[in-house]
Amino acid sequence: MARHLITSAIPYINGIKHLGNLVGSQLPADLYARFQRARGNEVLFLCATDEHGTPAELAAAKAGKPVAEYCAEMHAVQSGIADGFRLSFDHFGRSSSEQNKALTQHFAGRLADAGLIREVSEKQVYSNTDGRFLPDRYIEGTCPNCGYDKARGDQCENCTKQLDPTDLIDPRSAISGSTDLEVRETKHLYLCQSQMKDQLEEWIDTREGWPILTTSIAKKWLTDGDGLQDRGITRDLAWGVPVKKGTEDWPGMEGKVFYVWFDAPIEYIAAAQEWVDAGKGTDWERWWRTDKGADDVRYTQFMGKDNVPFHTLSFPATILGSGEPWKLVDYIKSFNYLNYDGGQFSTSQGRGVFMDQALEILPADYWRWWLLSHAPESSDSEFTWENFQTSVNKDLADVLGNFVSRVTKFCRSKFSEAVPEGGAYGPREEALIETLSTRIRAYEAHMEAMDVRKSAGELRAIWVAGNEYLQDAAPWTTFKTDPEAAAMQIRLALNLIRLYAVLSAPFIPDASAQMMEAMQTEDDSWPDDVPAALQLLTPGHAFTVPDVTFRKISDEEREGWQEQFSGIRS
RNA sequence: GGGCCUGUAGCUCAAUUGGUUAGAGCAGAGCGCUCAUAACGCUUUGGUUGCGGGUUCAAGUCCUGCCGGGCCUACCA
Repeated sequence: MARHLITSAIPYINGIKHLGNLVGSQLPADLYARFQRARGNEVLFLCATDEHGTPAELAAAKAGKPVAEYCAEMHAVQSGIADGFRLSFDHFGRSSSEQNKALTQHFAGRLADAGLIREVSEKQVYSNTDGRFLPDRYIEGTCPNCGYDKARGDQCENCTKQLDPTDLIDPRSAISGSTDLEVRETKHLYLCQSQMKDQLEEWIDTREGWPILTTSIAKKWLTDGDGLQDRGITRDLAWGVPVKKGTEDWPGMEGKVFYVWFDAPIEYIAAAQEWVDAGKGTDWERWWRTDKGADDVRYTQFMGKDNVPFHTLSFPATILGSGEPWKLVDYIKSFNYLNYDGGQFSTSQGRGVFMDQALEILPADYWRWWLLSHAPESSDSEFTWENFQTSVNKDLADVLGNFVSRVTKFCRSKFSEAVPEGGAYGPREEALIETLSTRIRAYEAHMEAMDVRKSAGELRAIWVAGNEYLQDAAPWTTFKTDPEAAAMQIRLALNLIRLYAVLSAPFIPDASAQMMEAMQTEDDSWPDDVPAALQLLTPGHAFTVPDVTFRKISDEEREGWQEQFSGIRS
C-alpha cells in the first residue's frame, strides 16, 4: 500500500477565496487525495490558513477586530466553506498555531547554526501616522516616469516601470494616505539561498516529469540575473512568529517576526502535528521524517503558478539547509490562472464568483465538475456562464444523471425495485466490458499522472459508454420478446450505476454518495476487476429510484447570475 | 527592458514529444430510438494549425523574424 502525503497551497486569511483560487490548488489536491484513498492507498491530506503578514493586519483593522480574533473567525469561515466544497482535508490547520511557531523557530535556529542566515541592515519607509513600516507596495505616489498619480512603491501599474519607494513624487501611505513618512534603518535576517543555488539547481534538474510551468519558473529564479538571491525572512510586524533562534532569543531581533513566506510552508509540517494533537492521528513524523518512516512516502504539492518559487526554492532551501532528514517534495503540480468572463478574478476588486456565493447558487458537485474538467493546466482558462451551463447540463444532467434515471425508472416499471434475475451475457456485453476496461485503465493512468482535464474527459466517456450500450441493447424492445435478456441488460445497467458512483466519487462525491445510496450498497471497492465489479449487485438486491441527480441550469438562471455577478461584490 | 508560457474548427480543448488522411466535446445539419431530466444513439458540415521565411525524406511539433494574448521580474501573499 503506497503512502501519499498531499498538501494544497494554504489560502491566505484575509477573506473568502474565489473559484480561481479553488481550482488552482485545493480542488485538484482533493481530487488526487480522494482518488488515492479510493485505490486503497494511505493518504495524509493537509491544508491550512496562511495567517501572518501585513494584509491580515490591515484586514483585521478594517474589520475593527484584534488580528488574532479576526484570523480565528476567518479560519472558521474558510473551514466551513471547504467543508461545503467537500474538500477532504485530514486536517485544516492554521499557520498561527503553536506547533508552527515552535517549528519555524526551530528551522531558523538550525539554519543559523549551519551558517545560512546573515543579518542585513537596510533602510525602509516608516509611517509615523500608521505606526508601522510600509512594504513597498503600500506606498503610493506620483510616478516619476509617466506622471500616474497612483503608482505603487514597487511598480507603476500604469507604465509598468519598476520603482523604488523613494523614487515616488509626493509619496503617501496607501493605508492612511498620510504623508508623514520617513526612511528608517532596520535590521533583518536573510536566508542565504545563494549558497545553496547549485544544490537546488541539481535537485530541480533531476526531477522527472514535472510540469513545464513548475520547472521553468524555478529555473528562471535560479539563473536570472546574478542567480538565486538571498531572501529576507523577517519583517517589522506585530503579528507573526516571533524571531527566535530555536527556543532562544535572537539578540538584536526583538519585536520582529518571521516573514510569512518563511513560516507558511513550514505549516505543512506543523499541520501534521496539529492533526495528531487534535486526536485525528497518532504519528506525524512517519509522514515527515525520513529517519522515522517517511522514506516510502510520496509527497505531492498542489499550487497556483504564483506560489511556485517558494515551493521549488525557498522551502526546499529551508528543508535542505536544516541538515535534518525532513521529507522533500516529490512532485509539484502547478496551475495557471482561471479568468472570469473576459478578465481576471480579483479578490481586492471583488470580481468573479467567490466560494461562498458559489455554494449559495448550486451544490458543490456542479462547481467541482466544471472547475476540474476545465482546470487551467496548459494555459490560463476562462469561466463563462454559458460554458458552465452547457457543461453542467450536458455532462452531468444529460449524460450521467439521465442515465441513472432511465435505468432505475425502467427497471421499476418493467420489473420491480430490485435487481432482476435471468439471462446471460452475449457479445454485446463482452464488448462493453472490454471498452470499459480499456477506458478505466486509461482513467486511472490520467488520475495517477494528475492530468485533471484528461481524467475528466475519460470519465465522461465512461458515462457515455453506458448510454451507448442501452441504445444498442434496447431493453425496452427486448422486454417484449425476451424478458430474460432484458433482465440481464438492466441488471448490467444497474451495476453500471454503482460502478459510475465509485469512479466518479473523486470528482463529484455527493452525487456518488447519492447513487450508492440509491443502489443500497456500501461496497465502494475500486474496479480492478471490471467483470467482477459489474456483478456485485446480484439478482434480488433491492434499490431505490433516486431523486434527480443533477438538475439543469435554465437560461433564466444563467442570465440572472450573469447579471448578479457582473458588478463588484459588496 | 528581460525571461517564460501561449496562439489549432464558431466555442472549450487534444495530438503518443519530428512520422500515415490534425482529433474530441459543445454549437450547426440530417437520421434513428421512445426506457429516461425534450433526455439517449448514429451519421455529418466545419481547419492554409496567427503570419512570413528556413531545416528535414517528413513540421501543429525544431530554427528564425514579425503579430496577438497571458504571466513573472524577488518587500502583497
